[in-house]
Amino acid sequence: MPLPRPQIQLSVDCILLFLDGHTLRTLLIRRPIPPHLGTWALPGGFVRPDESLEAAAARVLAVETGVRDVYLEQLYTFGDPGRDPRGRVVTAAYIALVRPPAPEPREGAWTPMDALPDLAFDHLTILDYARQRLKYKLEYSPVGFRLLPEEFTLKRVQDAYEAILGRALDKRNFRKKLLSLKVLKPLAKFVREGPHRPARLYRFEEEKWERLKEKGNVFVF
Amino acid sequence: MPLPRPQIQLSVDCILLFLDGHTLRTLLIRRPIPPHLGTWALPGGFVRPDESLEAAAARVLAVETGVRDVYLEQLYTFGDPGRDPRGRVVTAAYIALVRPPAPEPREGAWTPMDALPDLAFDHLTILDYARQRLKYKLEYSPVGFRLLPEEFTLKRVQDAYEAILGRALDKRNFRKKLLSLKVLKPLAKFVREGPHRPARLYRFEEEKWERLKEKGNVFVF
DNA sequence: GGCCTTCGTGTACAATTGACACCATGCGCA
DNA sequence: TGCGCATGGTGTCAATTGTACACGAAGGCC
Repeated sequence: MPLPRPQIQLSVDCILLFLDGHTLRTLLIRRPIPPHLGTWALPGGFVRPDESLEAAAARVLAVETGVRDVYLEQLYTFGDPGRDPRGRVVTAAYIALVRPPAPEPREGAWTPMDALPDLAFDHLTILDYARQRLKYKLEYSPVGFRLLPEEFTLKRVQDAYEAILGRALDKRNFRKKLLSLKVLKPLAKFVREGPHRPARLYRFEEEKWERLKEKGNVFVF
Repeated sequence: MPLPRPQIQLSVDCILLFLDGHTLRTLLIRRPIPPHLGTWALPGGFVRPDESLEAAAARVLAVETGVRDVYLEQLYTFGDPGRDPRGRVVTAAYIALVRPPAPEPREGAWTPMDALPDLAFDHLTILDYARQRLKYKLEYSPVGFRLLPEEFTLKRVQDAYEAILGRALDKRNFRKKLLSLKVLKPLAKFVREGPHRPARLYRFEEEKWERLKEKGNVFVF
């Protein structure tokens, strides 16, 4: 029995996130074609018949923004009829996390998540959903480190957590807990970032995290 | 600019779960058509151009199993090329939770989650993913109650948690914590379920849970 | 009435969370 | 060169939460 003729278009949309100090920013582009020509939108595109969804997301990012080698994670699939005026388009949304320094986008703008403009389609809904997911996920997984450079200070980690959770955390308690997880390797390197004492650099150790995970432990802030 | 011609089929698959004492069971059906004719599989079907994904899942359940009015939640979208030998089929998987008494399925069998047979396509992967999701979700949301009748004893709640988490919980601690959340209303009703003291019935109160959630509290067992 | 089974409850200790303040270090400037 | 300024880095105590653990109560059955 052959497949029926497809009648639904499948696309991917990418929420590309970047942490700029205490500000979480996402890359928006202006729609180059109708509908919503000129409106801000998430980078996205149709899935090709021979590529996986994740590959499609990676391709879209590379083509539309020039960004490569990012962490990708499926967020949710939005498929209400009517979300695209052209016809039935179902979209798989992917979260993509990039480390500083922020790649200069081929086009579009890094837009603060808390000052979003009018967006095409249901992209505002998608962004809200992404923010929620990231917030929850921070509590039991080390996604935060995917937004930091390979080597970072504890302050930067705290900045990341505060930006995503949207609230201030106590410095001493934060460090105590973070270090007690034993997933960070202190380096013999320091950075000067102003007229004050330099801060130690750390590195996140993936395999230590894996071991923790097997024992069922989780982050909780 | 018109839409390109669709080249990808979109389907939904349903993980219908039911709690049978300490056993979590899912409804599997034998594939009535090739490929994998006669092999056990999740109930599923193609999405129609005019229905939402969730509506498609509900329809598939109603038609293939006769089950209606269930809790539905999108699990994940599986879209690797090659997952269906007929061509490119991307499937949105939905978890569906039903309360006892177990509906008698129009076809298929309630199969224990820990004794799954060979399955068509990537349906084993999908079921593993579902089990994981349910386990995590139990920790911060009241999904467990969606597997129980409207009125239930504390023992039944504990059974549900133990079945899903796969480990025994201490009765006194479990009850203490559950009741401290103040989301259960004790009823002036008791059930006799054997030659022993009857147990009190409780009811889950959705709006009390909503209030808790706003304050940021979560279940953790 | 005695036995069996599950119901329902409290305490004590350990671990974790959360509040809170001060000295250290290095830069810049007078 | 020394003083001021800014951030780095650390510990203690109280409150809360988690965890281990045992026994009388209620009702059916024989």
